[in-house]
Amino acid sequence: MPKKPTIPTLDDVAKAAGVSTATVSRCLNSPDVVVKATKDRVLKEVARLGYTPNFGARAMVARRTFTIGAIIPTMENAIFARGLQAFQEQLHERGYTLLVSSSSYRPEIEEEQLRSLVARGADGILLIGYARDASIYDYLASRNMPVLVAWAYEADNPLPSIGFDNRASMRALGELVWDHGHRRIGVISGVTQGNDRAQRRVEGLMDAFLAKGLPAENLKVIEVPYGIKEGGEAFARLMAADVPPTVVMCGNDVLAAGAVQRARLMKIRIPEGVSITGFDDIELARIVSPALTTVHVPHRKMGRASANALIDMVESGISGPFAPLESKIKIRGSLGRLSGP
Amino acid sequence: MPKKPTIPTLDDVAKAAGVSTATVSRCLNSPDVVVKATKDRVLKEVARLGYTPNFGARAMVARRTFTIGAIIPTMENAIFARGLQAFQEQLHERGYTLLVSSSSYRPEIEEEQLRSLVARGADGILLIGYARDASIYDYLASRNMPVLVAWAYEADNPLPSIGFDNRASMRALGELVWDHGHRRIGVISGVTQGNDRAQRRVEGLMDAFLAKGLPAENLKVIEVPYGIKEGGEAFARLMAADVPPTVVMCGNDVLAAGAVQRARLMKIRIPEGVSITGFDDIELARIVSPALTTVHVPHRKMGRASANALIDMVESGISGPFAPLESKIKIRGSLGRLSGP
DNA sequence: TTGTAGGCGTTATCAC
DNA sequence: GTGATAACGCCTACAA
Repeated sequence: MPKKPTIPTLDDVAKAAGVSTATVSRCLNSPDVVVKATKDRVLKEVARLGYTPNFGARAMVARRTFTIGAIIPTMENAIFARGLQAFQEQLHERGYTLLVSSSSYRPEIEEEQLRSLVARGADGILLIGYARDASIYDYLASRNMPVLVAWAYEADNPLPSIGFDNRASMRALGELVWDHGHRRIGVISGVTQGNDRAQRRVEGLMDAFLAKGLPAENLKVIEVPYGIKEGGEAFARLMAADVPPTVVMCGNDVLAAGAVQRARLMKIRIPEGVSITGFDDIELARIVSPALTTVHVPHRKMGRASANALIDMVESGISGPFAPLESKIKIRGSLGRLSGP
Repeated sequence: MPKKPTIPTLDDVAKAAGVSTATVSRCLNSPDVVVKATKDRVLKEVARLGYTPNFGARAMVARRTFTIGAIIPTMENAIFARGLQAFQEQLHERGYTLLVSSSSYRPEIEEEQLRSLVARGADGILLIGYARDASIYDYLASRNMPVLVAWAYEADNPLPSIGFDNRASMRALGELVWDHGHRRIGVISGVTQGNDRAQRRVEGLMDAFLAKGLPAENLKVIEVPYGIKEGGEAFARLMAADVPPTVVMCGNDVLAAGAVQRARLMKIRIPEGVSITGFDDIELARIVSPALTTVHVPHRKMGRASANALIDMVESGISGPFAPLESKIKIRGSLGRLSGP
């Protein structure tokens, strides 16, 4: 008979090789302590039966899983996808496995998945941004789960984090826009509720413009869900004002791409008719025409650095202090200079 | 003292509530069989201690995890991201959890992650495309692991799969291009090695054009890795020929977007100077200018359907027969009609 | 209705 | 070098 349809266990291998389970286990985990002859025999049986150690059983006794969990808002957003791919590659490099789940931006789902990751014995967890209920952090702390916040960095926040300063970055972009002569600003922000990255970006713009003395009524902010279509609609609304803005600054490149697309439909030239800026510098930013002036974020680097930082926390308990990653403004065709007032 | 830094177990809860572990377990798993008074007391302790059942231990005895594994080539590709998000949402809907990992298009990594999923007790597994070593399928079959192939559908392949017919879809697009009068065709394909989707798409074009009697030398195929830049470079190479093609058909929208971008740089107008087509109909397709003529693939629908099919396989062992999903050609500005010969 | 006890598959600590 | 054996945390007959 060919093969039993049952999953082989350590015991099956042991019987087949005529040794004890302990020996089989040793062959797999500390091969040098067992003599070659038996090792060969055992490993042959392992291969023949296609034995794979049961993860749960192993985790239970080892109290270690070499697994890192990550919860992201959605896989559909390129800025998470790229960084996460790098995160996972670096984890793999260092012998860890990644468990990802997405919360669809819903706190209650995030919490559920957090518990699931803990129950699954994750050695450490990566979370996006700071904003969540304090009870979550308490829960995590109570079972000393190493946690790293990524995609954001706030100097005054004690949580270990790898990211960049959303507020300062957006402020810098705001100042650049100001220097280009713009005095009527439209802003399309992502949803800020429960999303500290989006919040900080808007705050950064406030910082920039109000410090320069821009009257509040010259700064109009619209908040919409993430999406091309949503960006386009918000753009249309902003441009429908009696005195439309000369520049529309978007909370991310996807919203900006939507705005650019809509501008084309509305026969508004960029940057002659209106300037548009983005944030993130995903591939989209260079695909739209004209290309987006935006803030470049080192996503892959952030993913890799997060992996290393988190593993260090897990293995040696050392966390930080971390410095913010550098973001960089990319000036491209979508931002124009205003000559006269 | 506030809280012990140890993870609470069933036993801790039992002690705290003054009952046996069996009762605690029952409160959680079959609440109606235990009297209200004790249940309340137990559940209060569960909440107070923040108890979460250990996943590994539970899986070991239940032989069931309500977990579905998925291995995708990369998270950086929007076509997987979107479908996977829908897949995960539908799994969640039906009480399952998703474990994703990405193989970076490397078979040996895919195999490693497959074993990891099996070891973790996944109840079922989703794989992208058919192309992989037969030994993999044997391995999976030997422990009767339900497996569903997605993102592809081949009528003559017995493996359960949810997807669309890449070959037929691309053939249809090829015929449309032919009907637009094009007789010199450039093709930018993704890497076909180990990627049956890419292979089938090229074959579909062969089907279309050779059946029409197009001389083989009028059909030039270049194969490049997935990426905007790669698409652009391939485009430049195709257009550098003595007699450049009148249409460049790309294996996916990302390559096509790269081609469009490069065309702009080269001052070649689309579609007057050259036509370009894509495949997938991701958002990018409508962002580039002119918008891409492409094949629309119902990614979210595919993800949802895959989730349902896989869970059905897990729960009732019934798999299929499945019908291919419909793909649909989207005609947009990037494809032009050739008047004379 | 609740408690007792055995076993799920592994690893680690002992003896031998 | 190798083999018993005791955990690890949970569920579930079976008993009470």
